[in-house]
Amino acid sequence: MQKIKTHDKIPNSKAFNAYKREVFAVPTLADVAARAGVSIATVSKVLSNTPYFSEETRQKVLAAVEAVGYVPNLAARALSSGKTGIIGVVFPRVYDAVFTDPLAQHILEGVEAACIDNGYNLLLSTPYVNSDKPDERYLKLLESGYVEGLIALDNVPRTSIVKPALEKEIPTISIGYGPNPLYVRSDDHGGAKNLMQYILSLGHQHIGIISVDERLNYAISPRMNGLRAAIQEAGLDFEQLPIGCGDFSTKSGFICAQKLLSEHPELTALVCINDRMALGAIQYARSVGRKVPHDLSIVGYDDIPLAQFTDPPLTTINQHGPKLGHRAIEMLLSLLQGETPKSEIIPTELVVRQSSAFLAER
Amino acid sequence: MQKIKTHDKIPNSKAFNAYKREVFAVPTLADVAARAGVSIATVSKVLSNTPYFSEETRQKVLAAVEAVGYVPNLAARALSSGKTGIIGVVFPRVYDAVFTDPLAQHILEGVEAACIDNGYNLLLSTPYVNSDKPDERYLKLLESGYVEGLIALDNVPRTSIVKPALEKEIPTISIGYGPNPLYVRSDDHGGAKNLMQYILSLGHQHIGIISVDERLNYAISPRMNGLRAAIQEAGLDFEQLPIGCGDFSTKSGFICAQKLLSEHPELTALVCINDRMALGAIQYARSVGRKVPHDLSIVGYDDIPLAQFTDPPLTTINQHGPKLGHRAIEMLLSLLQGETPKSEIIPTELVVRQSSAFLAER
DNA sequence: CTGAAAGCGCTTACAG
DNA sequence: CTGAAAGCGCTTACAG
Repeated sequence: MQKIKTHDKIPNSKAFNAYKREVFAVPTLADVAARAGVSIATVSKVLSNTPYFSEETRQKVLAAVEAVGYVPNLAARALSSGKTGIIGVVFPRVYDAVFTDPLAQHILEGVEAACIDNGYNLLLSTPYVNSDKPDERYLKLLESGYVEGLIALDNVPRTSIVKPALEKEIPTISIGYGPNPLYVRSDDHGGAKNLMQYILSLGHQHIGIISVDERLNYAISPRMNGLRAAIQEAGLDFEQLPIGCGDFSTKSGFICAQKLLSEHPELTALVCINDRMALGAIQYARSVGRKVPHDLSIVGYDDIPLAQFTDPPLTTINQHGPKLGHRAIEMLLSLLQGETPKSEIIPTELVVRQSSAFLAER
Repeated sequence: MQKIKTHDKIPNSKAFNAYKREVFAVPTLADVAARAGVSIATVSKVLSNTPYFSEETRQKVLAAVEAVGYVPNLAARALSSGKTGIIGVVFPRVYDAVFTDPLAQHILEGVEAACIDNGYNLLLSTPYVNSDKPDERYLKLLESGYVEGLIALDNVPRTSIVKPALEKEIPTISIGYGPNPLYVRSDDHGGAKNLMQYILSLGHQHIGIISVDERLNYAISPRMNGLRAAIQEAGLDFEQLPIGCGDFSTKSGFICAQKLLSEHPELTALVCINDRMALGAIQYARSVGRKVPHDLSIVGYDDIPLAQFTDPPLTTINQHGPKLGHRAIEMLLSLLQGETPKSEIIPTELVVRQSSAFLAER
């Protein structure tokens, strides 16, 4: 490895940089200025589109930039302008796996593309939120001045990842329900209501719910309220419905289904607050010979990629994750330009597959 | 939004920074130095652990850092030291979705944690590799000096994402088969061989293969060679096996299975080069009433999260993605310290589930 | 419309 | 062991 030898020979970075500059001739503003026959101040202004320079100068400078292959040194620019061109994307690390969350994936996908398209780079941070205090290293990152704006997935009540950013007045858009007036979120209430209305429309009355402790995630409560709203509008009593309490995992879905169906064999439908628990419920149903959807309708929430491949494919709610990410970055860019973006709630979509069926078909 | 008003009032960044400094009193080296009664040079040395300062000074400085709540300005440090503390992770954007690739997810997961643990931040870049030239913006990023080291998923022959980085002498570890002497890769040959040996051990002789054009991904060729090796060691003729050519997608797996099984109804096993095509194959088999695994064994490669939930659960090869990511970052950190890391091939693991069965059971 | 000069906050030979 | 000073490459009031 030539590269390594180089490192060995030139151990300190200053010399190494000088070496690099020599060998690769990384051009600087001064080089462009010399070539164009103007001052570096002028070059800088042309490049940053500061008004008032002659078209002729502009042409000269641009030609020189091209000729010497100038690329701005981002660190220098950051230091003198206070703008780093870096947008931080913060996904709290909750159940130790972050990117298994399909919503996070979709958001990341949309955000990355938009960042680059707008000349920003994307810094990924996945701070721990298991303790009561925010991750120390995350706080340092915020204070280091590296991050010009932030997009944070903020649905974990225990530790708000957004609060320290707001305190430091870092422009921040939340995705979720955290304490930030600038947010984009999925219409959890509407989605859950829609889901329950659908189940009711199939004729089900004996409905079990598999949920999660509301303290674990801000989205739970609106979803539960959505379910309640649908039930009440149908003239039923929500309090009569048996509710199991899982922890999002497939396994907990299995266990909840077991408990619910043992204690309430009359149930004909199980509404789960997320897809993974719905999968667990399906597994349990199968294990005791209850056919889905023939004997039992089971629906989930999230529309994870898996949902279309399970047996049977899962009826669920799609949150349009990419749209959430897209809108968040849109808002952040607008905020970064001194505008006042409007917070937004993104509608969900009911995706009907084969895990649910008319009661009549029973 | 108070934040926005602030922006409005103080439109230029210099003033805004000054304002921030005043209001939030972001402490600087000078503040620490003043408090500790030493020079900023000394503070800097203590913080960077440059040898030779008295323990007493050290204590004073550390106390002062604590007292004023000093956090280094990363941009300034980067400019003067040439070290940005940023590691770039590059995932080429091939089929327009990057993060749906479970391997990418797992790698990202491992890399992010290790970066932070070692004081680096993680910059995510997903350049397009659809054209023959590398993504312009990606090149700019490399030249901007922002990225101190790189980890690149480099398995797309068409455009090497690593080459420009190597040319610029940016320390880079490849994950995959790209043109970089420093790499970590999965043992595709061994994994594929293992998979085929397993199928042979079940007694299958009439085996169809669903593969992908080798020009699409460097990993295809070693996998095919692995399959071939197993067949030849079993004394069979690889050239006799019917091969379908898909494009990784579930749909193409469906189509290939259709073609293969129509033309070769005697086939009792289908070996697919990736899981998604295996899922498509299973779908097709079901659609024509061939029971998996009773009538037909189908196996995949990758062990995507879905694999354990499909019907039937899929026999496949796990590449230990997190290990790949972990080893890559380990190598990069070592390289960044001037050492010479050793490239490594990570073994795979056969995961036997229910999509494969003894021929005898037929 | 253009340029000289100060300054961003830090690191690092160099001299003590 | 410690500090004064130069320098990293850029931006930006300010003066022309």
